[in-house]
Amino acid sequence: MNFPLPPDCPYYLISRATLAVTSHLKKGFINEGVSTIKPAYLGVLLALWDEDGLKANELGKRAGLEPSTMTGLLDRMEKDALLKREPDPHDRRANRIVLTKAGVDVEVASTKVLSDTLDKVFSSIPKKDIETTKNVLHTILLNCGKEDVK
Amino acid sequence: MNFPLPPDCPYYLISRATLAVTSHLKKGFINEGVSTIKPAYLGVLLALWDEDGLKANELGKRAGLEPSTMTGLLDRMEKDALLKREPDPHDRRANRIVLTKAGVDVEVASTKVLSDTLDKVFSSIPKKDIETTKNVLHTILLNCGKEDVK
DNA sequence: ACAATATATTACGCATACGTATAATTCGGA
DNA sequence: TCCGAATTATACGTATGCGTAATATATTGT
Repeated sequence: MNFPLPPDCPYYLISRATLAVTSHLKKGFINEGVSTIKPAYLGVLLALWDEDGLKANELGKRAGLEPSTMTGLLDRMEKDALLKREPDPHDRRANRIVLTKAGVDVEVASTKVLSDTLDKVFSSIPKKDIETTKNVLHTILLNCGKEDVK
Repeated sequence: MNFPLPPDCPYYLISRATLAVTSHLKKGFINEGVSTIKPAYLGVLLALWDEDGLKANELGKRAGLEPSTMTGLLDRMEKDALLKREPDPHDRRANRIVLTKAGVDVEVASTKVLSDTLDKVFSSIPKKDIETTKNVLHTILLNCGKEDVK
């Protein structure tokens, strides 16, 4: 196969697209007055809004992040008063990650920014093409050994 | 529109896919004995192999990076002895970025790693679907205001 | 009960990229 | 020619993520 250089190389394109959407999202949070929320927080917040009190470990799996990445991420989110680490009563190695009131309260605004941003970013793209793209991305992840075979 | 959560959200998928390919590429360089080459170096190297002596500025455009990003990237590449900054004789603000012998010599091995990696990562994906994906990504970039309208 | 393993986190250093602010020049128009 | 605007780079601080190594606990097989 022949993979064209930067402007048309699929690897270049997914890299740029990722950064572009992330940057757009970040501006969205700032513009909507929830500037404490950073794009990277979303994976954790979405998981905790769904089920509070998960372990760092489990959060990492849901957000697709390595355990070592979780430490710093949770540090920042804790510093931003969105969550707290509480000792797990049944496992002294682990913490339960619990949302603070601020972490709970920010859900509505944050999810609005997220969905508005994605709506805009993916607008004018046929649903069928988005499905194709998702399949392609799943395959890429599989080919990189980064996705569980279902 | 409704954008499903992490495992099936297109934004989550492009982020993960980008990281996965980058990580795969990095391992490729290490396994092939060109461990000085980092994935981020490729945009710069591809441009310089094509046309040596470009300005940091121009390199940034070709690689899709901000000028402020170029400084650190070129610092690292210079430290790794892949290139040198030489003063531009016609513009005292600018440098010309020139490959060292090492920077030239590493072309064959690096491009092999790149194409082998991309071949593998994109294998088993219909060409037509890759085209669709590329179009989707171009549109995303357009929607983020990050791509020139041609 | 114990040693060997496995798990949950953290600590660190490295790699990438941005945005903002600055310094040094160059350039274009009055 | 001279001044304000544009251009070229850099310096910094911030945000993300990874991999490796270390620490503290749990679990398991014998």
